[in-house]
Amino acid sequence: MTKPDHVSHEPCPVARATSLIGDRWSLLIVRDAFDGIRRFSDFQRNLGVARNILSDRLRRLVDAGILVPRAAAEGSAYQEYVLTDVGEDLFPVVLALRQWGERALYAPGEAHSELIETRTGNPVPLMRPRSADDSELTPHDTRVRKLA
Amino acid sequence: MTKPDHVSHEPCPVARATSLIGDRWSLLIVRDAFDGIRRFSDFQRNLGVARNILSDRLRRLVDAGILVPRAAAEGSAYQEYVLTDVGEDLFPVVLALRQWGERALYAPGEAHSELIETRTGNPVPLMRPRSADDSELTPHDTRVRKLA
DNA sequence: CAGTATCCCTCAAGATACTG
DNA sequence: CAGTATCTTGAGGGATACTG
Repeated sequence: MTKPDHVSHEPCPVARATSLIGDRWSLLIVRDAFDGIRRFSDFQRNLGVARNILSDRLRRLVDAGILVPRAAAEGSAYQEYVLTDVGEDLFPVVLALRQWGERALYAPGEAHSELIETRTGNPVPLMRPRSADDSELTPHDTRVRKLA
Repeated sequence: MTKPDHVSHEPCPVARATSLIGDRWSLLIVRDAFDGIRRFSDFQRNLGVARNILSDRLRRLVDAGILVPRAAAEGSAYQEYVLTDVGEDLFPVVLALRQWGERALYAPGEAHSELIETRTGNPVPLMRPRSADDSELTPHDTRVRKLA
């Protein structure tokens, strides 16, 4: 479980990490997992990813020990995917990427989703107050705790 | 300069960031830049990336305001690529990814490169001491300051 | 040395149909 | 609902030749 097959053998940890979660979807799945999403169809609808791709990415994330499949509550035949401790350790990565994106990739007045995960009790520093306009936000974003 | 063309228009900063630097090479170029690499051929040799791809990624990183091209020292006709302030702000991203990779993607005794950038005076916390075996390290890694 | 211009090819991703 | 199987496409990436 420490190092799944599809992870590169390079000695640099950054290179290995990007070989695993540096694709188009994996980190966004993790982001959604931090936001409380657990079900296959919720990931699918939220991301707009093809189902076969989602299936593959979930499997890879499970192989890597980032997510763990569990039976959905009380007698359900279906599964849900929750973050493991290793997966939770990705929080600084998602947070750092998010904070950088806010500062570097938005026009001065442009709105962006907050996506502050209700996770551990960690205080999460924000770089600046959010815009007043929420109209552009996706369903994903609206479920998220706002700080302002 | 705030938001180059090829960055997605999604409201989530994580999604935008990955759309820009979430490909196979961009973040590794940034990693190398933190490690002091500035010249085209040095990036190319160190990464093993095709030259046309490197050319394209450098252009994208410049467009995004992460790198800035400067004339190489004293009368040289060639350029070098150095991190801007926006690029330097990616340090927490690279560091977080690196620390997570160390913990999650290596066998217990397996060696990994340290890649602690000699940058600002920031103290950089390490998760554990490095292994004694450096034989697997690439040229990139050997230029790097070791902490142990 | 530092790229650019082509050509080619593989694989990631999407669409769709099917199944327990 | 939660996937799997199959097919197809297109973009990302590699190799090579060429240029100032």
